[in-house]
Amino acid sequence: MFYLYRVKTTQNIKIAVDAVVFGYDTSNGLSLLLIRRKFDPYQGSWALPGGFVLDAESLEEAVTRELKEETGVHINYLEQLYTFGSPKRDPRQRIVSVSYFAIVRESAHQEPEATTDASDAAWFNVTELPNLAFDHQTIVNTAIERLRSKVRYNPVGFELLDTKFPFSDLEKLYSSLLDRPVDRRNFKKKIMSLGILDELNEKAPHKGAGRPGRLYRFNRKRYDELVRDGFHFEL
Amino acid sequence: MFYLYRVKTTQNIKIAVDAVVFGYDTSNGLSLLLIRRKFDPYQGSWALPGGFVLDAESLEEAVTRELKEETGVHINYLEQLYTFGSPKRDPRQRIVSVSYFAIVRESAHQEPEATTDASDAAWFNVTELPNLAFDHQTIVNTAIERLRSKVRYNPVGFELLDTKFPFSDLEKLYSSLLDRPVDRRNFKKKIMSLGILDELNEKAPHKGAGRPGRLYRFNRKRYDELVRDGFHFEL
DNA sequence: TATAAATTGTGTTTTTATTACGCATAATAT
DNA sequence: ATATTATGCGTAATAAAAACACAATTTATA
Repeated sequence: MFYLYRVKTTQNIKIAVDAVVFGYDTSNGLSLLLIRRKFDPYQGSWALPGGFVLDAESLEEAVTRELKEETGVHINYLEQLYTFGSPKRDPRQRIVSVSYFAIVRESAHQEPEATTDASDAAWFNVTELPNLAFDHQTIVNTAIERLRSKVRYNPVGFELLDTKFPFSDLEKLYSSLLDRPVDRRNFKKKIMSLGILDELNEKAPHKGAGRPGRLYRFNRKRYDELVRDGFHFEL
Repeated sequence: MFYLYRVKTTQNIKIAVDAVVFGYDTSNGLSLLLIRRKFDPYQGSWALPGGFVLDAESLEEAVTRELKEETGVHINYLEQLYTFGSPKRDPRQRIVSVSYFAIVRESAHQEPEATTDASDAAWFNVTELPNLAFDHQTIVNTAIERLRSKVRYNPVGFELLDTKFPFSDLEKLYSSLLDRPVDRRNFKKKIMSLGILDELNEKAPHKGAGRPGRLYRFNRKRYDELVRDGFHFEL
């Protein structure tokens, strides 16, 4: 391919992408998908999945490609998080990393495959993370903060749950992410008043004792319509 | 300098930074600092100030350096906005741009200097922007959206005003950014109840008719203390 | 198979926050 | 002087959030 003009810089910086992939289940809480590094530096350490951006692909394409190559998981949510570019964040050379925030739904929370690029990939509870390579702990902290603040005004929380869920699961999710007790009755009143959940004529499969709850589903179409008309919520 | 390990990629991507610099004054509203491009591509077009990142500087250092070189203005607020990386956003070659969001306070809203890097630099009202080079209009839109949503829960709005301001200026700022009428009395009650403004024993200099208002000042120290204790607000 | 334990479903009252609105005060403009 | 413009302060009506109690449905177990 030909370019009309030359870019006049002798810059020696590489650009990479990294993904903070969240999973969630009601009993174990929030978890994170990590890979074990096969090569130096930080060989054997756990790290975020990611890698270098190819010349012809977009940043989003780079993240999804790397995730597929390194972990094989299917993500259902992706957004850009922050770009980390301190000159010394990689010991090899200057690497600027565009980090992404991703979610794998509870039902799709299958075991990750180990592939050629990473010697191992596994889920870790966010409260029990191992030491991470590079500045990846900082990236993870930024992502957790983003998730915690974003669920308060955006339905991103529904991406963590199965498409059909009993109300108590939603309540536990918010109680855990907001890190405060949630009154079941007031919470349900508030959420239902938003008009973005469909009440299904199905009951949750029994798990242990107690009355099984009715199932609900997030109605994204309805949500998007409301947003177009200026709707927004705060929890 | 020596590196222990080689980075195995033949990536041909350059990394740049761009800044969306906001100014504001009560009579003219929100304005934006643009530069006129001296070289192709888009020679003569207006564009965001910015440029390539040097190997040894951080991204923030790159932005402030470029702003100084190209416009000479002194900014009092800077935060990362978003990273734009579509393969075709620059006709010369692949360039990933980390964009920043910056503010120049009303009092420091001096005329920008034209310098060597840019043939011209000027303030434009956000409602009367010229055609912009590259994907800079998209970046500007993202920044305006960020500003509009952020003033609702963050004191970033005070960065736009002079350090001492009459309450009516704050009211006009919010009314303009939130794009809705604001009841003077309720707005003042709400803001004062937050406890983050100091009421000064000074009156605003007279501008035209009407009773001059008392001056107020944002107390950042107090705000930071409150935030440490879990404080947050919504307007 | 009766009873305890666990969990969901629904409603009312109290408290707090928001919105709507009126009138006096202090300055400039004519 | 008097009209005009803008600030300062307060109260009533309305809406939202928080606090709180008991019935219904299921599994566990005595």
